[in-house]
Amino acid sequence: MIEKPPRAGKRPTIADVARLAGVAPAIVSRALSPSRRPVSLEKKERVLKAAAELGYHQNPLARGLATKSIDLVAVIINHLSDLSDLDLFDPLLEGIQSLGKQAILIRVGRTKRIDDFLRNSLSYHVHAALVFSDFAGAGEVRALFHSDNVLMLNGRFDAESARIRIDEESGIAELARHARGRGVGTAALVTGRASSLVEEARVAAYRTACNAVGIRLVREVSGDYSYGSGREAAAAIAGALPDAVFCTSDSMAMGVMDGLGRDGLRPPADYLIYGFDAVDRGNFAAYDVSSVGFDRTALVAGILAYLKVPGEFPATGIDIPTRFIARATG
Amino acid sequence: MIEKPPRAGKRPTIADVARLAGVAPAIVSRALSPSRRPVSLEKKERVLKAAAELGYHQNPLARGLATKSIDLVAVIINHLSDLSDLDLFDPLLEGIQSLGKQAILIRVGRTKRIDDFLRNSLSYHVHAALVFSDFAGAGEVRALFHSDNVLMLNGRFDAESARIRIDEESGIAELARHARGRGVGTAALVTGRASSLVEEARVAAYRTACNAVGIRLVREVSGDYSYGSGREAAAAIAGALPDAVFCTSDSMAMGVMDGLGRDGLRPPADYLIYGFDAVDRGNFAAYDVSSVGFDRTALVAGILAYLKVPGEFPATGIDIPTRFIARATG
DNA sequence: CTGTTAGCGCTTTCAC
DNA sequence: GTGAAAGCGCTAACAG
Repeated sequence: MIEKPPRAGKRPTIADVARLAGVAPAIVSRALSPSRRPVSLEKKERVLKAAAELGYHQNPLARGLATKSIDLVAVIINHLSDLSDLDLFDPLLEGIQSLGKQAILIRVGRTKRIDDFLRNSLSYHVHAALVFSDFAGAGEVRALFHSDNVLMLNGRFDAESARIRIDEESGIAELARHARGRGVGTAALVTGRASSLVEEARVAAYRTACNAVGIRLVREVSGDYSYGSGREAAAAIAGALPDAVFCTSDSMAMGVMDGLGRDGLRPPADYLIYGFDAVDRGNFAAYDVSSVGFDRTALVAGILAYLKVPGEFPATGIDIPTRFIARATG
Repeated sequence: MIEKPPRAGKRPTIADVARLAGVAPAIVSRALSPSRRPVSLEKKERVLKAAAELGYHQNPLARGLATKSIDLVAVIINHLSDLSDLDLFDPLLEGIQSLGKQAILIRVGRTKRIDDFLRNSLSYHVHAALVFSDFAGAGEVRALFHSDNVLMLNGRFDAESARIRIDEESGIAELARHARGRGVGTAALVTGRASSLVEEARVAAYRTACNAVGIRLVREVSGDYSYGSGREAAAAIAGALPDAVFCTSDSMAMGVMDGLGRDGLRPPADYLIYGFDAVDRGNFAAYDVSSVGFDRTALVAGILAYLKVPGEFPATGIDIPTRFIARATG
């Protein structure tokens, strides 16, 4: 890296490159632009050579100010634990970076007055926002980000918003059929945060699916997706254990298993248990819980396609199907 | 929110506020600056009122261009799984946001030519970089970020760099003493990525500590921190099981437990096992593995103190001690 | 295709 | 304490 900026201590600017290449600054701008803009091949080469010689690098702040856009993608989550689905978020992050953009992580958690927080910050100017958090609806988010490039992944979309929806019903129906096939007649349902739209729909899907195959939901216990709340749920269920326990997260299913395990009850001998999410078994092989999941690769591909050309995204959004994954517990 | 920008469709600028308040743009800039700058109280109030009326919000790009700085903190990790320590990263992220800054997540993973990647991006202009990844040394990172505000958390610091060091030796020594106290004479060590400086030091600490208390390390098996590699390690160890197994991560310890469990071997009856990290037991209560950990709160506090006033950070860095946490397995 | 000219919105001299 | 003016580095519009 042999770079000697013309002015000591300062990074070379487009003007420096122009001077060295013997062209106008605008030509440099065009020559270096990723999109094809009218520049003669000869000058373009001179510019490229001069830029390399000077070690020129574009100043994204200046470009952003001029173009009113910036290669930043806001990833909006409730809580860092939302990222724990590594099979989804790690490739997503890598994909965002490979698009030449960067991810700015916004954790809305218990932050009050998110609007004030955002409006003075860079996030207000992001290229696009990926909304995993359900803190706000599509309209609010668009206003919050001063951008129409908002991809709703939280179920809270409106007619104008781009969206990817995980079709949980398909997988849940499959799960119910499977359970029924194994002779399940009664079941308990352990649910997550009631305030979430996604959870609401998920619970409704369980009810519908059970109904459809003739499984009686004899008990509903509310948790918060966590392992701990699963253990508590186990205590509530243990007295009158149904044929199966359905949990709206894998973590809760593991908690229930450990909770019931203390009474000597083990699946699949004593009851069947089903989780939801189908987390990678790497760290949880000891549980090996049957679950419902979706194709992470498809979701990441959809998101990246959106980021590449938001305008060409299907107006009706994209649906990613889920499917039942049979493991040891049910 | 009753805001009517003077020019339709455009956000109000500092000039708009100045006009409405009847002062010069420069006055508005000063009045709105967080640092105390000379403005008469009367005008300051007029400006504040006008800004509120217009719903004015500063454009961070323009400010960044003028001041050559930006309220962005780069968090540099190898892989998203580095964030799985939620007790550390969730408060950290929240703290960064509460400082009015935002976190830009840079995953260096297998990205080649990180320098090119960074130099044209906003991250080049961040306020500070928190380096958890060990992809580069302090000097390289400073060059990469065009900033001296680099906080090394990966052990790869130099004389000039700010750093926080997790003192793993203290906890590991305590662990060894504890094991010895429980009659451990021989042990196997299951290690992580050999390429990491932190891991290298960790392994050395185990060797030293065992030596000091008279535990003989009869076997070393290398893994990659993952649960899966723990299971593989179990296979290698099972033939001649020592009194104890030390693992340089909790995940590997769990893998070893499950692996040996298949042969009917269970801690603490058949052997003792110790992990490292002391991850929150929430999702892993079934294992309840003894481990070594540190005070996450102290680390976050240290990092935030750095971000607040990088200049006042202790020149010698900060040390966070670790300690042994006894649980069921050892 | 090319170069000149205006900005983008803010901060910062520097005279007053 | 105040305001005019000069940038920060880049892109877009407009003549050539």
